[in-house]
Amino acid sequence: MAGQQDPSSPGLTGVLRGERLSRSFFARDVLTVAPELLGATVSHAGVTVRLTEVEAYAGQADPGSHAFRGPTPRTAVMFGPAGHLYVYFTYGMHWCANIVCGTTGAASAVLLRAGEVVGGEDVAAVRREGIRRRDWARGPARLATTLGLDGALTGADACAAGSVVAFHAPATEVDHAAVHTGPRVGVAGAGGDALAHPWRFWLADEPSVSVYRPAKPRPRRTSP
DNA sequence: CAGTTGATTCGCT
DNA sequence: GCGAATCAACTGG
Repeated sequence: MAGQQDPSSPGLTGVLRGERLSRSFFARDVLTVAPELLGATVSHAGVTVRLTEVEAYAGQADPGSHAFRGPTPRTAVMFGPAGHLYVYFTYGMHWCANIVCGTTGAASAVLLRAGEVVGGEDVAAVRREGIRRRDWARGPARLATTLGLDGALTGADACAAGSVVAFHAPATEVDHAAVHTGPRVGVAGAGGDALAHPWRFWLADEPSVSVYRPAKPRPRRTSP
């Protein structure tokens, strides 16, 4: 078990403001990394997003994780070293981006669920034309689209020098009281005690974070 | 404003 | 074949 973190300890552990996040930052327990990513920024293709909502996935211990059933060609990158992107395609049209965390083989990752654009707004405005600014990175697929992240970025090393994608620590201190956490809802395979963990983290009072609608069972189309 | 539904491809069984 | 870590459009009040 990884060491517990003092809940009264605000913000990042041993990371300076605005500093680029290193591989060792991501190579810790995913539940430690996830809340520390709130307020941090992700930059790619001319746009920078400040993260306001993330969700942790704990590899093979987590029935909700793509890594639950072991490595597959798609999830192989999750089983690799921390600091690499795992970008998957879902619902036939959307890309969602994760950053791999923990030790090699742990297959844990943090899904980037929502954020606000804090840089490259002109680029984002073109890329997300017709979409309200508040919604540019509201939701994992919209966040990925606004950042220009897609399957081609899977495996990209966000910690390498000169990488096209980079994470940076919060420029300003994050109020610990603003960090909210809650259990995941609507996850297939729910029921295990491990799922009682608070996997989701978000910043309160952020316009880019809406009340997350739990996945509803799709009403089966009624046959006549 | 809130609730509901269709869209559309991939990965795994 | 089926379900999915979703979004955007459309409906009615």
